[in-house]
This record gives sequence, structure tokens and C-alpha cells, in this order.
Amino acid sequence: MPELPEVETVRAGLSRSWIGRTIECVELRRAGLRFPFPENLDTELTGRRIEGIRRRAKYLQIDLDDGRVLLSHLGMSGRWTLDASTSEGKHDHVVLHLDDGSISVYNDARRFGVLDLYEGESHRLLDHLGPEPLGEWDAQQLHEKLNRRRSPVKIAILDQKVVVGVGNIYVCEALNRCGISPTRLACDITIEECGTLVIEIKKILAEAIQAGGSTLKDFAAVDGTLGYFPHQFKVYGKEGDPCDCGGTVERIPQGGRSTFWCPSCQT
DNA sequence: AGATATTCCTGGAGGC
DNA sequence: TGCCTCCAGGAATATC
Repeated sequence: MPELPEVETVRAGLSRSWIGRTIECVELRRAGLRFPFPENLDTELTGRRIEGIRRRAKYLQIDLDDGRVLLSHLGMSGRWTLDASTSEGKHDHVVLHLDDGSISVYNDARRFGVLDLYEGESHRLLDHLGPEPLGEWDAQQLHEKLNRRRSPVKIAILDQKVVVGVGNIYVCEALNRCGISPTRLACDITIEECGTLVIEIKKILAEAIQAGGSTLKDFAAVDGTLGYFPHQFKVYGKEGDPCDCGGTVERIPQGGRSTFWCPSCQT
């Protein structure tokens, strides 16, 4: 499941191949993914040159030469494959033919992804989003958001209005590094603890981007060979394993998903 | 407004 | 081997 670091690496990979290219032909193999595609998406994209690719939260914003933006979210299993040799895979939903003769394929088994076209600054999926964790994000901002929430801190951090891009894996890892129990109420997290959380979240995301950049310098994330980064997790998926502190990693359900944590050192 | 439940979807894992 | 059930999860959406 791509989290922010994965999306950032995909952005870098796509940028290298796509920027400056013109889309010559678009094949839509179905009418939509999570949401229906906008009307005539294929012809609207045809002839457009790609001028840049930005990222907001886990959304990719592909800037086109007519001022419009192609919005792409990978959902759980979405994947852009560049220089595809075939576009006949089982879940190949969208195919772009570029003016250098290459073929880019969007594949998404679970179809939680999004592909949309918009113009201007505003989009319904972007407008409500909270701060970027790797931007000017600090303890004060986090504390203000957590302050008025009575849900567990782990659930609150997953809320895109609190901070964007921190998914289930990295919130578990960050709380473990900070020694904070995922079951604590958000409003009980002190400003000092918010400071630690902000620092650790920034660090863990930056490390993951670094790992992606070095391990996947050939942009494996978008050439179809890899869905996960070979990243070392301390608690995520480690139920029953020993924690560094000597305790044992446990798994508990929170909001219908799994939280991995160590009750010995996270209090 | 905030909390909670539901929803989308398929592949993979475990049980028998 | 095969069938069945359950689970994973981002995040919008509806409901209370």
C-alpha cells in the first residue's frame, strides 16, 4: 500500500519520464476506478503535453499544457508502469501512449485509486486536507488539532484533516519510536509529545523516501516489479516479535484496523 | 463538529 | 486440490 514516501518516489520516477512528453493516445479499459472517470477523459488528455508533476498528500497532480491537472491517487494497489512492454495485464485499466513511443500503464487490482481531471486550485478531494508532514509542520499545529479530539491518538493521526500522508504503517512506527501508546486519547497528548511526534514522523518519512530513492533508483516502483519498499519496520506486522526494549509487540484492533505496538515501552 | 459505521475491491491466507 | 470465509486497507461518505 503506497504511503507518502512511496507516492513521492513514484512522483520522481514519473517526472523523469513524463515531463515534456505529449500524450498521443489514451485507452480507457473501464469507466472508472473508485469514482467514474470524467466525461471524455481519453480525448481530453489526447494531445496534451505534460509540464510537471506535483504531490499533495498521496495525490499526484500532473500539470498539463492547457492549465488543467490530471489527478492520480494510487489507492491501495494502484501502480503506474513506465515503458510497459505489454498492456494486457489483468488489471491494466488505463494506457497512455506518449510521443516518444513509450507506453505507460495504470494497473490497480483493487480499484481504490482515483483518476480525475480538474482546473484551478480547488478540488473536492484536496480542499479539506490538513498540513503536509514534510512541510512547515510543527508541534503547535499538531497540538491544536489533537487538542479537541477524544479519539485515540493513533486514529486521529490517520485523519487527513490532522496531517496528511501518514498511513497505518508509519503511524504505528512513529508512535513506537516516541514511546506513546496508540490508545492514549488525542487530547491528552502534551505539546512536548507533539514535538517528539512531529520530529519522528518527519524523520521516518524522510528515511523511507531516502530508502526508496537509493534502493529503487531505477524506479522499480513504477516499472511494475515492486509494490513495497524493503523498509525495516520495528513493530508493523511484527506481532509476537520482541521489541527493542525487551517487551513483545502486540496487535490490537483500532477503528477496524490493526495497530501494532509494544505495551512495555509505549505508555 | 466530532465520532463511528459503511463502502468500494481483489488477492492472499487459513481452515477444512 | 479446491472451496469457503475472512482480512488487509485509504479515505470518502453517510449517519448519529
